[in-house]
Amino acid sequence: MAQKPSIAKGTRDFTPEEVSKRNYIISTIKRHFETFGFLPIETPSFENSDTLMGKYGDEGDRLIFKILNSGDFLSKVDNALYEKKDANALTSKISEKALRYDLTVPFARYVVMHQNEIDLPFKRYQVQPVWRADRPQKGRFREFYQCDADVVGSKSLWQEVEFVQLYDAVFNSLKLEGITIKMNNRKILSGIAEVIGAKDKLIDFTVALDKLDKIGEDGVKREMLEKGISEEALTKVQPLFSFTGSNTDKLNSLRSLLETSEEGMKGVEELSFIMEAIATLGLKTATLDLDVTLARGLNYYTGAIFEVSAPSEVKMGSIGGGGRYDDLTGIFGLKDVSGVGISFGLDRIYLVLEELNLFPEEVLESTKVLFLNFGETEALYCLKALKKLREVDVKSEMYPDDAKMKKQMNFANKRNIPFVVLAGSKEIQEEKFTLKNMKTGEQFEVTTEELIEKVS
RNA sequence: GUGGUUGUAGCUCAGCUGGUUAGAGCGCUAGAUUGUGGUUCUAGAGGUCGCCGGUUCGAAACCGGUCUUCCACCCCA
Repeated sequence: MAQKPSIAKGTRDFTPEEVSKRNYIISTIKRHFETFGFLPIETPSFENSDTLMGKYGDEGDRLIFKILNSGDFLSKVDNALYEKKDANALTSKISEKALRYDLTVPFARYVVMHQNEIDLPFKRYQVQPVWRADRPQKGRFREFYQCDADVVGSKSLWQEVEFVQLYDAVFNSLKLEGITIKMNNRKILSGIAEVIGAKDKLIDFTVALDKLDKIGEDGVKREMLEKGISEEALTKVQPLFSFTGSNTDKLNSLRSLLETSEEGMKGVEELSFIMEAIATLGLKTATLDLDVTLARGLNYYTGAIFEVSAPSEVKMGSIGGGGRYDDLTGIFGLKDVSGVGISFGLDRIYLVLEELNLFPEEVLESTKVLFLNFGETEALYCLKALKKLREVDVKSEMYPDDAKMKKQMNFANKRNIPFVVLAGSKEIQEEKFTLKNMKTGEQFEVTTEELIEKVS
């Protein structure tokens, strides 16, 4: 019985046009990754569950797609466990594999497994889909691409400086103006928590602080109180709510706020180093902004935190993010390997470029020359010229059927093909072709050599 | 995972407090036009009203469930 086809929630088909546009973004990003010295790797789309589980917090575990074991997997489950109907307890018994949730944890696994063949510092990039069992919204899918560049094995802050430049270079190439690279440092957040006497509530504190632009000062304070942060602490943290001025001003304010915290001061100095370097080097189109409320990101960030926000006129969450994690490979048994990296959210960048109409017209050009088909002998005559055009890399094709001219012309129009070649008995006799420019309507009689010259 | 929202032709949407054969624009197909597309004119095709069930003499419309879309949380690219 025929069934109405559908695709899973949060997934999409891509049309030829969409694929072309996506490839444009991907190739731009990859090009810059390579000019910055990153090398490509790929990892499997699914991993052993224990590689992924527990690496993203409880929330993350919930969002990981689990893959059912093969075979008669329920027969191995003991009855008592089955009767309890506890999904969490059952999951580990019936599922041993899970879909990749991000590219960073698989990369950490990769580094540990390949440690003997890797020369540190190792700079890798990776462009692959990831999956999350999330509830979809605009710009939020259950299958989407991440484009990551990370460095492991170097604690140098020059890496952070380079990542800021990398973000700037990519978005400049994409002609996306007005983006903001927001930076913060985990040590600063930790220092603030320490200074206000809420060190044990660091996560609650930062999660609440992160919502400042969304729920406002009162909202943040309310949430902090609910999480058990004292009134006294809130008073100390007050300067953060009116944190304005240049990056230098902000750094100075932080210095006085964090005087008593060794860790906090270290964070300030790190950020200060990066900010100064960038101020000297300059950025093409991006703005670098110190944002103390930036806490987004996974629990394992230990130093720099990056987030890129789209131009303010576009309503879109972050289009990129990243940070430094001093000991990510530690969970897989390799200690003291520092990593820092950034990610580009392909699907969201696509939506932003689409909304701002920033895709270049050339992206949509596919076939450049279409030979019209007037019958068997004419077609064979065209195929000879077609062969030569293809030898010089001109994207060209012949209409396969001897259809009405209007239909063939219409086809060229709809496919956005700029040149059409007509060759009937008259042209064949003169050993020529009629070349028509579909934009201007002009047409010329040309030889094969002239044809190649005009369209290539 | 919680609360809400959306679904009618390929696309964008009308369709009144339930009432005959569910409409428009664009697109599509054919013709006007036998070697010239975009403009114009004419005609035509195309719909299980997301799906399942219920209420009713009668449901695209009301109710329940489900799927999907988008939104707010949560979290995040």
